[in-house]
Amino acid sequence: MGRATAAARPLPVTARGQRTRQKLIDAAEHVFGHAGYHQAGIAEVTQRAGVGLGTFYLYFPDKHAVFADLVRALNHRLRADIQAAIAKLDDRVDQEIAGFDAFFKFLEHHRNLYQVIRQAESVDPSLHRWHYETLAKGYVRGLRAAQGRGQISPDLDPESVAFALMGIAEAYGMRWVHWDKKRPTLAARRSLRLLIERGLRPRDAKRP
Amino acid sequence: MGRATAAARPLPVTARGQRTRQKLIDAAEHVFGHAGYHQAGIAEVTQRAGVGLGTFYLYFPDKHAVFADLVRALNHRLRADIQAAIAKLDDRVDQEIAGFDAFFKFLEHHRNLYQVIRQAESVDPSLHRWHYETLAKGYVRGLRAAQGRGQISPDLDPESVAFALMGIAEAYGMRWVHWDKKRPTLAARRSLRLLIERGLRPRDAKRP
DNA sequence: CTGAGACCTGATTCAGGATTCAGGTTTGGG
DNA sequence: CCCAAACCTGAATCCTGAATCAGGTCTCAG
Repeated sequence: MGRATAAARPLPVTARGQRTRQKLIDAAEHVFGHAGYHQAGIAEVTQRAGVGLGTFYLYFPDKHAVFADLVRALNHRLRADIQAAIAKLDDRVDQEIAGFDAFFKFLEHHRNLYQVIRQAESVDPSLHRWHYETLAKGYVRGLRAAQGRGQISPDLDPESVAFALMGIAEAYGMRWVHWDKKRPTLAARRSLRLLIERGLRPRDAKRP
Repeated sequence: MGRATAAARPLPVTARGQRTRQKLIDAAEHVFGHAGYHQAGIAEVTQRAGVGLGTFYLYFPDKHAVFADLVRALNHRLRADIQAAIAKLDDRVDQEIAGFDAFFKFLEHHRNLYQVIRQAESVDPSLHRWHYETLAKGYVRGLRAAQGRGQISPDLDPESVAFALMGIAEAYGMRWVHWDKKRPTLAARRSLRLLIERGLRPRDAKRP
């Protein structure tokens, strides 16, 4: 059971309307990211956006709608960042490392905001699941291709590896970025590389 | 910032009181586990416990108090289950595998309830952190000892490995137990073992 | 200039739910 | 049997905060 979707509001027609809508989204991003779904109030959002309380409901049918927009937006930005960080590399293990770094950097810049995605688990389970399935899909594609190129051990199931790596990323993110407010330490990054290198690379492979 | 702790209620003196308190905890466990913190209502808890609404406040200062009790109880049960599953084994990699299985079994039996711990992230961050630090501590101890016995590669940082493994466990739990409502598939478990075996075991080690 | 859209407003409504409290009821030691 | 302590009760209180709506204000095409 996903969630009953309220009727969407028509998009604003004029430039003014578009500006206002954007101000609301930006404000919502800040407020939700800072306080979390249940603690956040629409009043705070409109205040920060510098518009009247009622204005919110011209652009969004209800509180849940902005939340869903935020999750989708974050998902897109995150994937774009990772893609960009990976694009130039041609060894899959290097790509994994770079992908992790991009993820940590993303977390750092959206520290609070990322918690929004976590909250989706209770606010809107199907959205939460969509986020991870979406990430996993791209991951699996990349891993499968790398197996074809002999860069990843062929006896590993791509989906399993994808979820394992996502799990590691989240745990590292929690431990270092979220708790210590810094990128993972050198020791942590070194262990990560060893784990990935030894875990994924075929036994007989040499670095390209 | 943890959270202002409300004054604890004195523990019940008579057997009757103890029974009532327990009924409340059991009911809370069910209701919170099923609906999540914010959706859950005290009224529902007391109804399910078969006591009056006011009775709740004889035993808990507020809603948050039961929640915290639940998280702590789950944490203890989980660690006990894992310890029990691990105790007899003497190879650390075998222990890891067994630990994962124990975790998945726990998730299966406390499907909804485990989400309570996830919710702690927004309800009470310091409690959430305590849960993971507590798990990590035991983990690190075990890994360090195993390194001493030559069962785990000495160039890995124990804390990093601990968080990586916890991350994998959570991701697997989400993907298979939570989404598919079953233990991880054979393929998933096989990949997991390969990852761990190759990632953690020293290069030259042989199975004991 | 002007009027029809398009936009904006925020006091007010209203439902939900945590917490209180002014009395009961039960229990067990004496 | 008696009563003080220990428990129990649930209607009433009180607060919070999402969502509404009756009336403005702005803007630009004609």
